[in-house]
Amino acid sequence: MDTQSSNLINQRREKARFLADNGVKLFSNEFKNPSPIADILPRGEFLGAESYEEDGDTYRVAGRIMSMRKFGKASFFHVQDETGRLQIYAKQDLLGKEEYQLFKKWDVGDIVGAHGRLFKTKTGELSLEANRLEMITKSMRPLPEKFHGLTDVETRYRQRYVDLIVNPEVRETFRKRVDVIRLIREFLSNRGFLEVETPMMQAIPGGATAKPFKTHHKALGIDLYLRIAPELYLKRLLVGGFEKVFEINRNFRNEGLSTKHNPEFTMLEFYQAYTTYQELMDLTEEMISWLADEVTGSMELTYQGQHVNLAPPWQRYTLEQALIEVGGLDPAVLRDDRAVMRLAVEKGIELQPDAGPGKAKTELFELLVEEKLVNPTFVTSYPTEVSPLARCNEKDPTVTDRFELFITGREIANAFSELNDPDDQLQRFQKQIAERGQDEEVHPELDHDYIRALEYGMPPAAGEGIGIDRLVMLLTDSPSIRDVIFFPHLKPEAAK
RNA sequence: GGGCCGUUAGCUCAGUCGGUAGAGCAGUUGACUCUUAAUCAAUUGGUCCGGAGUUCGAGUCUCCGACGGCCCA
Repeated sequence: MDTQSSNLINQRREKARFLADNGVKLFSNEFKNPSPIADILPRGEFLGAESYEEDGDTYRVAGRIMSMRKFGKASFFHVQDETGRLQIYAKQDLLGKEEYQLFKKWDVGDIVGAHGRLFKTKTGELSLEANRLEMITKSMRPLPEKFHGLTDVETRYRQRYVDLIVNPEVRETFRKRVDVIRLIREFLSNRGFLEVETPMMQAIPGGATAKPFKTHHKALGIDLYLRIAPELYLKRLLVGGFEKVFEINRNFRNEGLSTKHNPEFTMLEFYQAYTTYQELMDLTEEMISWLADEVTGSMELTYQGQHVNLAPPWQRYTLEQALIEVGGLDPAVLRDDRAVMRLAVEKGIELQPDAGPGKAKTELFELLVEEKLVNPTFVTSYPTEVSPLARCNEKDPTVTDRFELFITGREIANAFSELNDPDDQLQRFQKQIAERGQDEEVHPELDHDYIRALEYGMPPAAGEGIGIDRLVMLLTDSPSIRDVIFFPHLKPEAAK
């Protein structure tokens, strides 16, 4: 594949040696304060073709050579910095014969600096006419081809640095990711939420059901787990008196990889005291529609060919309404626990022996409804059976005060009014452990300290988690989670 | 975990019925002082993902394996 002895690399190393032998610094650290190219480009607006900028200011730019067109005694090349691309015109008249001949050893991929005046070519492209050129960093490896670029997805993920150099839309996607996270911080901070950090390494991994990664702390002599969720720690902070908190950070789940799953992924969780899941629906609607508008310039977008309208208000269904209205289920079946279970089995859903009608309804929802929820839809009233940390509904304790948000058929957010009765919480933990006791991989262990915290009293609160990667996928029209994570996990490259 | 598809030059890709490996771009050499997928001429470059097998002969067929993609669980 790509070995050290590659011909092209050897050729570049020879050229580099030639340059070094002629006094060129290959890895100079002397070029300071280049002008961002994006600041220079607007100066072209007032220039006519084939004319020079009148005041004749000298500009200094630095960046990577992305294309090169050499002639005998003059050349054009494009330099790319973080902000844009500018064409440089290099001619022997201005540089001197010796400099120009050395310049002809430069390659696409080299990082270089140029000083000179701005002018417009006869085809109208703003360019910098170099009266000085400097090698800044010699590149020893060839970049992918200029026309087709780099498309091999495996190489794009494994060598993201190359992907970022040659594919501008990839840079754009990651800029949007940065924007999303910055804007969420801004949105929540403006509403009085405090950004906090809680343990990534936990003795008892809680707050979700997933297989954790295990590690070991030598000095303490204990096993620790990378967190699968920050939830239980954030709620401890509510006990401690912080009334609005959020955390944006990584969670880790030791499960399969797919276009929607990376072993480490970024999650926003936020909690607000004296609030219910109802108010969080309003907040979520406001936050995500605003985010979309800020990041993409519109509340309407296209995701993988599907039109999505994020403008509020959003559809709200209870789980049962969704099953009836979107899934086409007979309301009579939903009123009869045994009929629901029978229907689930008929649809090919495998239910554990101890599973109840709540589990069956949730599974039927995933099967029949989820993928049809393209425009944002809140689904509420999840069965208590599948919601071990949520508060029961006052009128109907078989369901919880909880919602999930779906957009383009995918779960984007999960929220509920928090359970704060320590005895109820203890019972639900115990039930959960009894059910999952056989499965060592999910490591069910009772978090007694969390119960103790609740015994001190946690104010009524609502909390929500939003998967940032999936949200960024939506806002950047990215088909795979790997397109929104700089360095997604892959199996190691085969050894040479 | 299962099914299907892919892996050939630095990159993007061809490769027929099993008959000694191809193109474009990049690179090298030469020409060329307004090009922009520059042009013209010449030219270098291969662990055909790895291993085993069938065969006189394998990039091509068979089996095993690696990695990736898509779909399913």
